[in-house]
Amino acid sequence: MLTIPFIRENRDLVIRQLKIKNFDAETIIDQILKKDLSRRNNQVRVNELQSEMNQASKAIGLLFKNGEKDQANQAREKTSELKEEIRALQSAMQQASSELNELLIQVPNVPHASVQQGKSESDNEIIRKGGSVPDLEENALPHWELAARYDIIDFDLGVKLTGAGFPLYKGDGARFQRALISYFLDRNTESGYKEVLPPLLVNADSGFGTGQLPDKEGQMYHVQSDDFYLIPTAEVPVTNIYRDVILEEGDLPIKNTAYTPCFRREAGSYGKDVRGLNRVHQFDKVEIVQIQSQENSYQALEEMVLHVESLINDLQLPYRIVRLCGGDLSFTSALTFDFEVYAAAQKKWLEVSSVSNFEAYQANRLKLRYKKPGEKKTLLAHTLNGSALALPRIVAALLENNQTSEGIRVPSVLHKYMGKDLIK
RNA sequence: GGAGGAAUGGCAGAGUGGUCGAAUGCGGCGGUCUUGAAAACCGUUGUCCGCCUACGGCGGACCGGGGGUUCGAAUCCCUCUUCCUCCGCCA
Repeated sequence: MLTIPFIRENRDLVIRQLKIKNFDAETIIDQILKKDLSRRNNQVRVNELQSEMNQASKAIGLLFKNGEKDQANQAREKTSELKEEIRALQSAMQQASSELNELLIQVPNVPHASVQQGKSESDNEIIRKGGSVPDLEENALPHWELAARYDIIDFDLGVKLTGAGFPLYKGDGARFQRALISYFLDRNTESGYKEVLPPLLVNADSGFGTGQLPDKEGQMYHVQSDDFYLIPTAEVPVTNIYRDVILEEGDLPIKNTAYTPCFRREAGSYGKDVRGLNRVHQFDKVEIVQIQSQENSYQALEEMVLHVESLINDLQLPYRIVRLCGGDLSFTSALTFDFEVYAAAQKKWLEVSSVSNFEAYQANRLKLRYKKPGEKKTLLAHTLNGSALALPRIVAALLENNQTSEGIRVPSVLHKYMGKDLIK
């Protein structure tokens, strides 16, 4: 969430910039400022009374020590009124600050200056294209049919075991998953990311820290008996490693990468682009996460974009990079670049990565801060993450684009992981 | 799952109702000494909120989380969480 001092000092800017996200912030921002002011006034009063009370208590202690019992008891009676007053004010203050918090978490992150106004993904700006679309035969098959032909992904068995959207990978299909995961992890660690393997279930605090809770509660699977959430992305556990942490500036940047399965309920998206691997409830993804200083976060974002681009290039997939418009930008993000690859049989662009800078928005929720050398003041860190990469749609595009009459060509960078160059 | 014990500052570890934000040691930072370094010695060392014409002063909160008792709680009570020991079960 945004910090109160930031809102206080940048009221107009916040309202103006949030219009780009199609969010009318004026009313809520003014409510926040009003509540903040009254909370502060209240606190001044409470602090005064507490100070008075502390002094009185000290005096009473001294009287008892000196054996002046009567005087002490007299003084004690006098404090009861003060005590009542403090109690009342404190509970009012608690109420106010929880109301303030309630309002604050409803305000999305302010978009970066480069983000354009727009309603939906159709307004996203294509900033770069690469690779070349293969010349497929007229009767080229979509990946779900290829999956059946080579018996490498079984959607029906997934339905039997769990339900729709939980594919079962078999044989070379399973091996292919493992190959991609290993390849991505190796490339990421070569680029300075440290590999971590986090828990797949997280608590509510973690869900809140990265912004999935409370607004996107319905997107996650919830284990009610223990109040855990299945992670929708490795971003959640990997970023929450640094919840309530104060780093030294010299520790930055922190770069982590993690492979995890991801679980998404995708409620309400039935019937829309859900064939095959296009949209599933459980999928594998390798994520990269950076913790950066305020000055360097946009440079880091650029670096992450180039890194993801190089992965896609090496898989020889046709791709495009888009800058999300205000309407398509997530609640917590300031700037996001999506990567889409072209699945040539479906003739569709499929999103395979989303690289974002959250600036201090998550860090404020996480209480993730850092200190410059020799300075006492703490600063909120900037958090960034991106998929490098999400597997299902990469697999979909590779199967479709690389189909030949002999079988499916395995990209050369994966040969050593697959132990073969053709799936047949 | 059953029975006990514990949770204090970056770490170790005192403190069981009254100047305790918290002894002491280690670490960190600054300094003296030294050609330099080490040792020794001296000083310093948390976070958050707020107020004040402020590169400083003051007030408040924080001793695992939450709640309670009390004029006053790190210290007492309740509850949750985590860790350790023993028993049971188990990949």
